[in-house]
Amino acid sequence: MIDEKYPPGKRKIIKALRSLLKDRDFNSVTISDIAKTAGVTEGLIYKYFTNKRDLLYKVLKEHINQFLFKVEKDLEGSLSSLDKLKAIVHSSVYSYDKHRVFAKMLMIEVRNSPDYFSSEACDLIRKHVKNILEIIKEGIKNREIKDTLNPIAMREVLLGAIEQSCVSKIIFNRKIDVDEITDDICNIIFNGLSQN
Amino acid sequence: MIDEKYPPGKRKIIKALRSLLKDRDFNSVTISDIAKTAGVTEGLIYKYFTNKRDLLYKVLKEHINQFLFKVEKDLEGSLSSLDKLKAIVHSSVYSYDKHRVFAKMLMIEVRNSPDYFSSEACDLIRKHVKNILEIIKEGIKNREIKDTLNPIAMREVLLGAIEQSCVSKIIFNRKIDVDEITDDICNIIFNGLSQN
Amino acid sequence: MIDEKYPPGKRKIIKALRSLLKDRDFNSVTISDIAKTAGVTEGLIYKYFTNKRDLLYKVLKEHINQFLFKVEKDLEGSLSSLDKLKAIVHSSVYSYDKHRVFAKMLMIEVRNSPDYFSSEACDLIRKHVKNILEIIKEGIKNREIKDTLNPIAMREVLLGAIEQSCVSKIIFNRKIDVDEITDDICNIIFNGLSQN
Amino acid sequence: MIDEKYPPGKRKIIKALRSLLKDRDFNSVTISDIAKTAGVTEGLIYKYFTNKRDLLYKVLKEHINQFLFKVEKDLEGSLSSLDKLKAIVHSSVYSYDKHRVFAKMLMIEVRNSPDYFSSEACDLIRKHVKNILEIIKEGIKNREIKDTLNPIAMREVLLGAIEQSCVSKIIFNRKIDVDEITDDICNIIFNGLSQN
DNA sequence: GATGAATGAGTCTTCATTCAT
DNA sequence: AATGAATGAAGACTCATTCAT
Repeated sequence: MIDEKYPPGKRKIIKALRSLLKDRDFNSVTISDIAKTAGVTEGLIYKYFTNKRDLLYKVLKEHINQFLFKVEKDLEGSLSSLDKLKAIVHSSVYSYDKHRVFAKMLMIEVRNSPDYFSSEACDLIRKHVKNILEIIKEGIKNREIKDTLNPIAMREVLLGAIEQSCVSKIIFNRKIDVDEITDDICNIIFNGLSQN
Repeated sequence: MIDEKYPPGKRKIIKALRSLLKDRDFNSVTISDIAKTAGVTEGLIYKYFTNKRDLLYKVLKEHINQFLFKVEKDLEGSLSSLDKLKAIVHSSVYSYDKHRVFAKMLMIEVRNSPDYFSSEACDLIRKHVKNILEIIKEGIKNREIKDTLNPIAMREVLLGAIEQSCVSKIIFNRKIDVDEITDDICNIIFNGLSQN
Repeated sequence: MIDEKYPPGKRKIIKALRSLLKDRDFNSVTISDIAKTAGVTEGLIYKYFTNKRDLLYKVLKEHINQFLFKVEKDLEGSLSSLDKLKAIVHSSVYSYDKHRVFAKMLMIEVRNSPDYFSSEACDLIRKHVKNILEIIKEGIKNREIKDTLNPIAMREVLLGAIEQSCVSKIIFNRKIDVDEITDDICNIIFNGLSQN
Repeated sequence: MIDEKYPPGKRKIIKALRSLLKDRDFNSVTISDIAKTAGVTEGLIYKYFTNKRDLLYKVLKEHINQFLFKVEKDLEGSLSSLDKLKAIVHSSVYSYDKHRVFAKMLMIEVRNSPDYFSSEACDLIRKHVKNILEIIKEGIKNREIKDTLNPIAMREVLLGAIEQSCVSKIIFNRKIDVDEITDDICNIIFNGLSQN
């Protein structure tokens, strides 16, 4: 999971941050905590990362990379556009559930700090989000998706639904039923909640 | 807007915090900043508020109260359930747009801190959210809304859509077209995006 | 000596820094040292001074002010220009000897840091130096001083002589014979060392 | 300029420090900076130099050696004592101007640190300064220079004048007119500034 | 001759908060 | 109702230096 060519110290640091974020939010984790947990000196952290946030974003980036890799694989095969969207919802919810540490980071930690938006982690997310838009547009071409709706708005609704369905479960450490949530979200958004 | 029976010092403090939050996030605003902006001493802040977060939540609560009051009014009259939901979407987006400081607080600041969830501000939000659920259930009874879908999931999709449609505009200070966003969200969620 | 309207904490801090600089150079003195010596907390230092160097320059400025005040008094009365210059040499050497802490600051600590040159302390020194130039020009008008020499160069020689005559004594804590040094400097610079 | 029998790494380190000191003071230059600029690892610096200051003094010593070698050559030939002094002034000012990095070191960096005074670089300077005193004494014997003045004081005035005439130009990177400064200094010190 | 991983001690600075007046 | 002096504890970051390979 952690790049194997990294020197042991660097690996330990990354692992330590991940582990600490399981129970605490990033701000409350100190460099000293990370160093102690990793079993290295504080100085070493600054050898490998330019500052505390840089460490966060690097860790985040690695995770997102793996997530996107998985999404890509899930989208292989000749799925319909709606199936693709559903696959993305499923992957996202699954990933939020399985990697709650990262879910917390992405949904909570990161929004606060302007520098996130110029990080590589954010770049990856943007790419992902752009990709979703492409799938929607493709679906419109296919006539799977209505051409009377704003594609960007559709994407926002989808992403918002995913996040909102998970966020409180993440915050309060409650169970997430991935399949159920996926079905619910897609049923609602694909078919609408209006009785006719 | 600020309770008029408050002593001048208290009023100045509340006004100062609001003003500071326009450009900066809560954590980066210091008590000293607030005092300076308000033109009072730091000590006075602790006369009126038990601590920094308390000040934030009190300010927040006042705002939410006003928001809920407005929503309540918008829901008066015999609207259909879907119209009520649409009214809520509209009020929410309108409020996020008009009171960006508070939008930022609710969407960004607040999630970080566990003590928010036991604040009066949060209680109000919970009441609001519960209310939305009631409207959905009522719509199901009415046969306006499908009874095959999970009402809670519907609410999450709705709330997520609202938030996601506004959050980046709030963060990057971009224009929000309230009517357009409201229509887009409701069209999508009420009728679904599937061409079917 | 320290402004009496200052709050006790501020006074203690200033006194502490002065005392510490007797034996150690500014860089080796830590904020923690100053706080301990002053019997206050480190935080208080930052209430009164924006940073460590600011404290240094403020302390320095106060001293220079007093020095200039004394020089001004020494120059009162209708002295010849050369007598005025000699008075300045004497005052300077006397001050370096008596206030070795400040001598060290001015001759050693301060040159290193660019921000000194935009400090009020430096402004005062500049005023003083400008004043010396005026005296020289006045002497030229009087026919006390040759008009064939560059006034600025004369000032540099004078100032350099003073400093060079004291610096090693300050660094190595050796005795300074104020009158002898004053006489030597003035004899040499006023009359030249050339046997005609 | 750098000893050619040095291994390439050592040469690169020395060159790097010299280059870095052009714009920054020694304290602000880190070992890491030097290593990066030199294109070597930090460890290598400690192969060749026992510590950071040792590196500085070694670099300095080399330079002083070259300076003294040049001075020695300038003093060859049967000059009068005053001519010799003037030659030294000229060489010094010329050297300060041409090698501003070293000028900065000698006038600014070095005074701060007690260990300089036990360095070989300092030994060389002392030898030079002693030599100036010899020339003055010789001049007194010759009847070129007054025997009523303190020879050490004369030396201090001379050295102080040189330094003071250059220091601000070095700090603020301003032009130095070597010949003019030399003439000014010598005119003033040799003949005095007093009219009559 | 040179690398690169790691150390460890230190330092400035920040800030919410208290309390006597 | 408000001031202003002072606290105290924590936290990010820096950097010269070492050493096995």
